[in-house]
Amino acid sequence: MTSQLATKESTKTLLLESGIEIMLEKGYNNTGIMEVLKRTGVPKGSFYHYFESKEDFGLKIIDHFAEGHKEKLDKTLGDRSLSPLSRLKGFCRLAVSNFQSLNCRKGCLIGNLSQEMSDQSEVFRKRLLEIQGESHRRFADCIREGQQRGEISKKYNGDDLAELFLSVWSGAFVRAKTAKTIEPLHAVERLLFEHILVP
Amino acid sequence: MTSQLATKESTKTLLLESGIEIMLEKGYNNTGIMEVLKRTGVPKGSFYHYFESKEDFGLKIIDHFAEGHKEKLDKTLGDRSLSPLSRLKGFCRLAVSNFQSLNCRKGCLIGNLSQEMSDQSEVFRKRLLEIQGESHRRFADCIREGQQRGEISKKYNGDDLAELFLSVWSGAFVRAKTAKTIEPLHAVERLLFEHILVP
DNA sequence: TAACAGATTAGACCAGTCGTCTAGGGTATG
DNA sequence: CATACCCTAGACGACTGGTCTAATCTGTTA
Repeated sequence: MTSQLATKESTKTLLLESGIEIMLEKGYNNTGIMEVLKRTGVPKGSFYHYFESKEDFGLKIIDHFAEGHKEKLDKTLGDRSLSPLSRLKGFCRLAVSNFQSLNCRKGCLIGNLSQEMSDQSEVFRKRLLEIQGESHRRFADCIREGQQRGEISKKYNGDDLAELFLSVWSGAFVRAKTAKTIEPLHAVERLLFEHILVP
Repeated sequence: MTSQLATKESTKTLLLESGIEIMLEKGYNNTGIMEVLKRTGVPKGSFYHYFESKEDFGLKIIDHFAEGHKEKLDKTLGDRSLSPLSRLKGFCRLAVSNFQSLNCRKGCLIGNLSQEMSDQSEVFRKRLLEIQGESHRRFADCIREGQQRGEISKKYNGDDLAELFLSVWSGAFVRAKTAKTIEPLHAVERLLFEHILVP
């Protein structure tokens, strides 16, 4: 029974992670179940054993990705051994180097799906919004802490600044995906860390 | 002959404009030719008379949208009767009010398709990149002019600032689409015009 | 060992899409 | 009237994607 559960979980996880890979490049609408199945070698019938529908699969993928994303935030923004500003920098460096090692493809699933699905599905929109909100909160906390320490300029409202940070970041990723270079990310990093955030 | 041309052009334009409407909400992959045809009442056979393929249609849609976009830029950023900073503000106000009147849907086709198609089609990517570049150039020009006049802070590099402006703006639209409120746009506007841009 | 239950697989099935094709209708010109 | 060309009509084939049902496999229990 334990082995069954283990198998079940690993097949399911396999499908989810493979799905994340494909959806990162092709979006929700354009990724077909068959492609996920071919890549993993899982038979078609199994898919609908583990997931109710493509929509269910998509939502589970979002949750699975969000978990991984949360861990990344923990490792960067949550690292109390660094100053708040350094944590923000660390987050950016990690994101840029991941993106670069992927040949300027994919980007962030939450951002991609938010753009694609917000007008198409209320279920997706709401789930995505929750995750965005959680991210925003964590960035805002980090920024406010930096402001208290005098490391980040106090002239801005912390929530607004977090909003700007996230917006500029996700926008720059789209630019970078299109240009297939990390230069837009660097431009934005320079402005943020050399001028805007500093007091 | 003139009337034929007129008819031809109007049917073609009708298809393009209807296509823009649908693609703005559903993206490229998820909009079917049939839906465009149904909405316009144009018969299917005509579609392939005017366009070679769906891809051709998509690219023509991008061009058509880009023309309209250029006109919007002319009216806002190109209005020499206003100061550069006022032009930037005017652009933002117009964009926000359009977006609001559309119930926080759709956004900008170039941004949307850039996100969706950059990893999927080189043809699309290149065309989209050109248009982004053109936008960037126009914003950078306006910003530099503002800097020369002492209206915009000189401590930033003009190109970088244009990059930030466009990134933050498109990113905030995604946030706003997901949250279905214009608040993210306002937050970003406040920071931009009350703190970052001003000397 | 035999029966059973639940997990998993196989693939038939239907709906919908894209893109093509041929036949026909409209319209202006010689 | 004839002719040439633009446009329309919609059937059609090929294919894909998502769903569903029936069969199989596996492990447990009597």
